[in-house]
Amino acid sequence: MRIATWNVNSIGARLETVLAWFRVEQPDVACLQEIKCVDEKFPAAEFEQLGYNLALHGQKSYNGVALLSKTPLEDVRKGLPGDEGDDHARYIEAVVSAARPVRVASIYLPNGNPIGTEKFVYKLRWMDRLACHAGELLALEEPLVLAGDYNVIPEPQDCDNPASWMGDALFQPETRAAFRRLRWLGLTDAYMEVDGAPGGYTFWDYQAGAWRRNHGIRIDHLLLSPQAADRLTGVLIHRDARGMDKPSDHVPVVAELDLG
DNA sequence: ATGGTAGACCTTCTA
Repeated sequence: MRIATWNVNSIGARLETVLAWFRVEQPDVACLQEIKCVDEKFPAAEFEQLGYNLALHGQKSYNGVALLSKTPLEDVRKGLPGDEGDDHARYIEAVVSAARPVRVASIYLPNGNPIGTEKFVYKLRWMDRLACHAGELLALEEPLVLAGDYNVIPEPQDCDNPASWMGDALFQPETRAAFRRLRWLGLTDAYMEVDGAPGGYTFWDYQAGAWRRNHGIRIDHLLLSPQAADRLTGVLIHRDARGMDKPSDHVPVVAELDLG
């Protein structure tokens, strides 16, 4: 089973780009972030025609996450528990039907910039809530994949120039510590497990020729429960997607699980 | 060079 995560930066603006990639890659499951539309505006028919079932948690203008699967999606949860007042659409979770079912979440973790503001506080609180919920899911001792745009640069080798990210919410010590705490719960960063050697990026800013200069960062991650990590056979960052026509600033990351 | 781009959208916010 191939599971993809991709921050598409507006499904409305990105439809042809995303469809072109889907027609070639045909992932079994896809976690999309920043669809930037309400559920009714999501181009469902186009993906259903490619054989996908959909679960959507959309929002007008900002955020919005989606799950696409070639097999039915069950036990859908929209929104991250722990704060009834949080109205950002940043989390959707469902169980993907299969001989060995897999619980998959599409995550759009808050950016948190600028630091020193309520936005950074919200990011750290959101990471605490995610750790709390992940702990509950891990207790089920099932295959689990928490995939998405974490807006976290885990280590210095996950960016081109660490010094330039020192003041950024994505690379703050508190941010990196919160991401480490997630892993200490028992979650495995799929990319680090398979590729070993760091250096792959998943995001290049539209500005300042970041793509041309390869000024990238690795912030899109798939975190796996032990029951999923045991079955991990490969991970690929689809770097070429950044060079497509009308690209997102993020590229897809695809993990393959052998669930036979 | 205090820059530069992209998306949603009502003029500025988010990233």
